[in-house]
Amino acid sequence: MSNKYLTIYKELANHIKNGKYKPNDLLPSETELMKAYNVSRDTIRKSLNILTQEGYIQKAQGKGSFVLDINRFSFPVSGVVSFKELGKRLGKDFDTDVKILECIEIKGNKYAHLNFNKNETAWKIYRTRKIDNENIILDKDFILKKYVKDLTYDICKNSLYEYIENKLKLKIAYAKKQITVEKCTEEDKMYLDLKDYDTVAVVKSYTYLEDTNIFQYTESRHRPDRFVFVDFARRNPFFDIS
Amino acid sequence: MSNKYLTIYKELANHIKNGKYKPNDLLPSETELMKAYNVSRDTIRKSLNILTQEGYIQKAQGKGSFVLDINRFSFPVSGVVSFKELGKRLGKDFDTDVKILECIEIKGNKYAHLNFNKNETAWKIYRTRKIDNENIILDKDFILKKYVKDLTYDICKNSLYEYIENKLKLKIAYAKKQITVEKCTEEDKMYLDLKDYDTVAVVKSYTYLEDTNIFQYTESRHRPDRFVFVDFARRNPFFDIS
DNA sequence: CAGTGGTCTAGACCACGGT
DNA sequence: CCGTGGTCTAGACCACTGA
Repeated sequence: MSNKYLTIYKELANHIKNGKYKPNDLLPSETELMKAYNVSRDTIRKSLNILTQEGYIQKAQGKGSFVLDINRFSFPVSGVVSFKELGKRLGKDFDTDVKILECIEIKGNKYAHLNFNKNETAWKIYRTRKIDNENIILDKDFILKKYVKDLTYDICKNSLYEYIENKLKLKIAYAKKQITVEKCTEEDKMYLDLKDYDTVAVVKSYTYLEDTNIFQYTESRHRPDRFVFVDFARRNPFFDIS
Repeated sequence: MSNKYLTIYKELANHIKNGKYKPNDLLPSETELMKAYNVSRDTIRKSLNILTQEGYIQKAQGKGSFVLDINRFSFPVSGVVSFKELGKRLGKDFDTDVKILECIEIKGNKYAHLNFNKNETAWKIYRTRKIDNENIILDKDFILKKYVKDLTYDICKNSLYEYIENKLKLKIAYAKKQITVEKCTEEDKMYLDLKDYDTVAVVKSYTYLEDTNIFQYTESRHRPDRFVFVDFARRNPFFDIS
């Protein structure tokens, strides 16, 4: 990636992460950054917009760009993030076990909740995630076979997302997610160390490619006491219409 | 608001909501929109960027901007949203009861989790939310008194956010949220109709003003079976740094 | 008042898709 | 090839802040 604004964004973000710019510091002004990087103001503003959106800074007209305290509590595990990335960010070690890896045919109503079209073939993948020697997450993935021809235990055990994005070069654009709490099922009891919990936290997520076609359905079932979902959100009252 | 790009964004968003542009339709090209609205391309691109970010469209280089199916399941209740807005969007009627409205002093460790500074005074507000005649949500709000001098039962019963933003003109910038599942407390049992559930879904949210000062802490405790959190997220691998 | 960010413009060149 | 969106530039004017 040789984008100027992404390069600048990354550099500034790293400076904030590394403490070169500390919380409540002012970033150099847009004019100063223009000169420092020898680019136009618009390019700087693009970089700053991403920093704003990602929760690194807060701008104030007439004042400047303030650095926010990004570590108040463990930061954005938000967005579409793979399990491996998530583990890396939390600095914890997870162990993945592949329990099921098979192909299914989408017909009848059994798989209606996947939002896939009928008569498609899909991979069905069940994986458990172990922390501190307890199975606390059950991930049920369904991926359309037409996008991912080959799949192995090894790929599933490591990072599916890395394989899909780096090897297959598929471009994931967006995801719709839904978080609920459900009574645990026989499956949950079979695969997870649930202690005495009778509910699980469930994250259902529909993943779409850049061509707007659905590509994957994931259901991530967590033992309640180890479940955390963190989010950074900006308020844009003007985006709410009527 | 007389911003051109916001006006255009809202108009396009409404067209999509009202079905003038349907899922999988192509929006007019940027050049066409420029002419139609008699503005520069940058202005159009700002509008389209918001549409993209909010999940209305998906752009494709060389092709155009495709309209996404925004109603696949009830849409973004994401971001910083007040309970009243939320009810409006879900098209349900909620009843709010104000249970506690008092001032507290922040000292010692009792309120450390609020992230407020010591020796501040804050409003403590407990409200329950009733749907279908059952109390299913307990909202515990803590708001710094220095920002909100006066508060009445009526304001709390209607919309706190509306009062704060429209009347007091306080500008809310962003929030950090955290979703967990917790064992229910005596308070939960006292205020909620929990049936036989022994856990609650908890949304903790720290709200900040444009001056980057914390302003409010909210803890929203939901009976598990009625809890849903919906999110639309774009994947930006390039934003994830090292 | 000077300096900051917020909006808007006009024009350039590139990368990509479909013909 | 042309039309699409993606990046970048240079310059203008405004609104807000703080001295």
